[in-house]
Amino acid sequence: MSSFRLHARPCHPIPINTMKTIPSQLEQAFRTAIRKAFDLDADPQIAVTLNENFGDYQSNCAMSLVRSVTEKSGQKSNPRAVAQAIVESLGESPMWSGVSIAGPGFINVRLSPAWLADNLNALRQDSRLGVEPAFSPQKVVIDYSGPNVAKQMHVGHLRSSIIGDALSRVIEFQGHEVVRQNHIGDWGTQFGMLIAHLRHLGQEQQSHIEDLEGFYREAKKHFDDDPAFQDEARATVVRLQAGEAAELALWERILEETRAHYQPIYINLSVKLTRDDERGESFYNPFLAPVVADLKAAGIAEESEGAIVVFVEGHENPIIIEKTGGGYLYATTDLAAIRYRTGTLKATRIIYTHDARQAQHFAMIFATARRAGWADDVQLDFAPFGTMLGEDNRPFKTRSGDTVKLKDLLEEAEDRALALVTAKNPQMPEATRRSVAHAVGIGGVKYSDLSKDRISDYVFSWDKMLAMDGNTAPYLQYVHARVMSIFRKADSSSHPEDAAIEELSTPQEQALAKHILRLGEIVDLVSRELKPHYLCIFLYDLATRFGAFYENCHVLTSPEPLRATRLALCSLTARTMALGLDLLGIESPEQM
RNA sequence: GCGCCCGUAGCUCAGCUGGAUAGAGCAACGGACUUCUAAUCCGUAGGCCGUAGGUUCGAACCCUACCGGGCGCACCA
Repeated sequence: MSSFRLHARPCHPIPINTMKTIPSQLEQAFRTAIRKAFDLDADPQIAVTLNENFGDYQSNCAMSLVRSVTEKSGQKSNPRAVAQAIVESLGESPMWSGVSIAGPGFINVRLSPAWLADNLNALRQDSRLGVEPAFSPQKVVIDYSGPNVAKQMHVGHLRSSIIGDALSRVIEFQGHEVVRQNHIGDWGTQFGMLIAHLRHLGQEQQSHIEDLEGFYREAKKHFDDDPAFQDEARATVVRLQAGEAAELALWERILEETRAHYQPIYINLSVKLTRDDERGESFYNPFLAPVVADLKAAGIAEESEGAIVVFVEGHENPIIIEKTGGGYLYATTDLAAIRYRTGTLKATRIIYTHDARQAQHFAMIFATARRAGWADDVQLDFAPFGTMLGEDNRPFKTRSGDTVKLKDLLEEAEDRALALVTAKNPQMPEATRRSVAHAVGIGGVKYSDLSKDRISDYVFSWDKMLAMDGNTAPYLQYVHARVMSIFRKADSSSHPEDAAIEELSTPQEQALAKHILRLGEIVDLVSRELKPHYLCIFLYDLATRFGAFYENCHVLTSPEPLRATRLALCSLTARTMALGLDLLGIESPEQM
């Protein structure tokens, strides 16, 4: 391996003062202390303390270390003695102002206010706000969204699109090279049907997507009712897949119409998918036959009941990769996609953000790809999410029982947000109200999804997601807007960015400071666990800590240098909030 | 039948690697606007962490069984 490359982008220059997360610094210090005390290499088990009265961080290793210490020394030890020895060899550091032992043997560390202030001042210069760039950047493929061609996007695509997009943003920000892949459903028997039907209608020339969807339904009915049409549809698919120009041209038109429908939705949602990220089912068409042939040659695939299948250990039924009589299935496509992503794209990690119902499918696909040697040294992650439910706890549908179209849902979100903004700020110019409503409405929809652990089903509620209280996008955005308002009111001569932090004298300032310094830790956690809700919890916590600060520490009326310190804290809070929200794909308006 | 996921306050949800007294918001009740945005804040009340065993110094978290709910299991994707 040659020297590692820093994937620095112009917008996020590598800071001079790269900061390690607090837990990793403490871990290093404690590990050294444990080695010094007992000549043992052990995990110090650093954690954030639950109760602030104990301290800020704690090491929980003393209890579990007793056994090894007793064994090594031959003398019976106890957790408090172990903790005592660790604390003694730990010594002093500018990082903490106190280390104490409590309960059975918890070692509590209280961070020093001066050290916190120094680190915050370093953060002021750091556009990454303490998020360390990845030391060895990976190439990470993220497979998400995946709408179907010739159909409108509906709520079924929402979770994949926004969770996948948030994960992409977070991992990209860490400095990994992210390759977004939109595996659209653009190939298959339904297109023969649709093309043949459009011909019947003489609709080769003009088709708007909303009509297309109607045509799709008609085509399906036609297909089911008319055996002659079935033959025609099948023949059309064969011609399409063989690359006949006329069929391809019409198929391309259908694709374009569909893009014209979903691209504005991505833009509206701030989902960073473009046409360049599109690698639909059709893309893998040329690779399907080799996938089957190679799996057969490797003795992994076999014939069963007329089809070509792969049996996977621990699963009763096989995956079918070639139908009886020929024809490939989505398992074949997914295998071809893995092969392309590892072989051609050189991914070292592939993340699939899809519905939890696909768990078994992906488990089998992953197992097969590994067996075939197509994913050696590649981390394959399935990041499943649950179903979106209505407030009646049943799958989210319109009143008449239809699937909710994404376009309608997002329009309603903006309408509702506009009503709220207008009620609160009727004097605000309409353009501003609309822009705020967009941020709040779309942000609300996204945040309410992202803020819950993705694995569970989640209940969609307009009132909850647009509420100003609690863990919602509007509340976080409001905190940001309040800070910006302080800056507007502040003297024009004082730029908050220039203000240095002198001393953190109040508990609220210190609590806020400690929290701001945790962003890097949280970003790592989100990337590792693929769970954006950790970032949401962090931001909500940031908001509540800012709330306490705002109530107790008046900024503008404070004397210098306190005023400057508080302005700097405000600035860091706003920047952390805006960056955090941006990593979730949510806007932070200046005012609301 | 086999397999996967979920079960925490009336409701919606957190609980990071197993760590100290299980936390928020809503709803209920009681307070705070001459104030940097009250779209806010403070307080009170609310728990058999589905049940029963087990592992551990320590379990909401790990293991086993059971109960309840959701989902998936051969040629759709």
